[in-house]
Amino acid sequence: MSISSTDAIVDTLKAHGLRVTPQRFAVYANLLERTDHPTVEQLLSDLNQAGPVSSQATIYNSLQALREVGLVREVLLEEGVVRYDANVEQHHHFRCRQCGHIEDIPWNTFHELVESHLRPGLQPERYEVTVTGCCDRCSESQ
Amino acid sequence: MSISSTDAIVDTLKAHGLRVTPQRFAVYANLLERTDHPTVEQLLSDLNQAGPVSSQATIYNSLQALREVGLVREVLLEEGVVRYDANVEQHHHFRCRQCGHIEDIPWNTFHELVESHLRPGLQPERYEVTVTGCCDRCSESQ
DNA sequence: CTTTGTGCAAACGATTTGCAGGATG
DNA sequence: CATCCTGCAAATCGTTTGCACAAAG
Repeated sequence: MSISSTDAIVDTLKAHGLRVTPQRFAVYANLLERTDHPTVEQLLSDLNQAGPVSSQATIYNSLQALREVGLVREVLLEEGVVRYDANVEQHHHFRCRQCGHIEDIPWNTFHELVESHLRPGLQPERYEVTVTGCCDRCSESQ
Repeated sequence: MSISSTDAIVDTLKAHGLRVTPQRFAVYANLLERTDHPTVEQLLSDLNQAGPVSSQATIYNSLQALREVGLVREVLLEEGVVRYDANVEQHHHFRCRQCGHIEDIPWNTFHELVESHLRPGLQPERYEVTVTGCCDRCSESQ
């Protein structure tokens, strides 16, 4: 998984004539090892925790490059917050209203329903279910 | 429908100690009569089409007031685009990748599935299915 | 040595805010 | 006449861009 993922960035960037820079690699690796779809701000502080790795502008540039080659996508779950995700496979999201915890919901969880429930005429190509509610921990602590 | 809807703004704003100003009313009425969840920019040009009705700042203020009292909600379908919707009932969205056409999908279309398919522990309170694809017109003209 | 990328700082666009004047209760 | 709201203009925040220097092919 980690091998094929780092392969992915090298192969894919090269295939698009883009270089595999330390900054791009660091951004992608960080997205891969996190499950919480961080914001640019979170990426910035996380990457530069132990010494300077990348500037803010370069993180934006890197994310743009990674998105253009299809390694990364944006995730819109909250108003005014843009998150980034190295899982470009179709999947859905659960977001805890209390703690903000975000977790992925596998695509096949809702797989069968969209095709069968949409009105005729609309041709679905992609869909995402965004569920908001309470996660286990927050339900318990109430 | 239109009677109960305009009642809604008068009653709801007053119940929250807010005034029903021409600008707030115009914003809400415009959202009600549209089905396409406009952006602030679209609201601004639409409202001021035939003479000045509201400034940009006041549209933002009005939308904030209307959101606070629960008459309006934001809709996030595209990156970097914030839309507003006077339909605060739960519902889903279809967005045409080609022409940008947006249409509502009734909530009961997917009603039965979220409750039954989520993993135990997560307590759903609200969910939205965002479908992207091709609408009738765009499929035909291809 | 040519091309591509970084990082700073300035620019930008969408949204928010401060404030003086206007409308409302 | 006290309160709330509008509208302008300035401020703010996230993101993008221009440009000089650095790194990679």
